[in-house]
Amino acid sequence: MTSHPAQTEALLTPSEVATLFRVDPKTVTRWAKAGKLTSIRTLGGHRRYRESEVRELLEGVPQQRESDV
Amino acid sequence: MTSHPAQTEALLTPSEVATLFRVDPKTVTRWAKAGKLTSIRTLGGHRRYRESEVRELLEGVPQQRESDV
DNA sequence: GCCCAGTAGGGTAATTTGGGGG
DNA sequence: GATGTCCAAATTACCCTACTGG
Repeated sequence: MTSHPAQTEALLTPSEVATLFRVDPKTVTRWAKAGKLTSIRTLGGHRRYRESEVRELLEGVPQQRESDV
Repeated sequence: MTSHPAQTEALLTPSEVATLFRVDPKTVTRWAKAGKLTSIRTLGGHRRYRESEVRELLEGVPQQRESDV
């Protein structure tokens, strides 16, 4: 196995995540503040999000039909 | 914008879908609950709908003549 | 250092949700 | 059976100014 975990985790900007969910970038910020979404901070305070996590939340997640709820 | 390759599946809000079908947003919600329409949820619980699916339902899909009903 | 689109922050409207009853 | 409407609570959208990223 690799002993150099240069974790190249793809990151997304707030506006990119917002576009994927069809919401306002500010809304994504609220999700981060609420702990619903993992956020990474730039040294200047801007947030970045893990693409893998976003993808899972979008569709990968256990797709349960409304009719079963 | 950044140059990140975030592929986007266009989504519509409940009111947008409602406008397209000329119905109340609540009715669109019922269609989702009934499994007649695919819905994606925001982390806050609001629904988003696939534009491609809505377009198909609006125009192209197999129809049966009124006279056969 | 300048540019400027994007983001943070805070505050206020507008939507959406869910249930219930017509 | 399928819609539209009323209500309260929750979520999201839009407004502003200041700062960051590339």
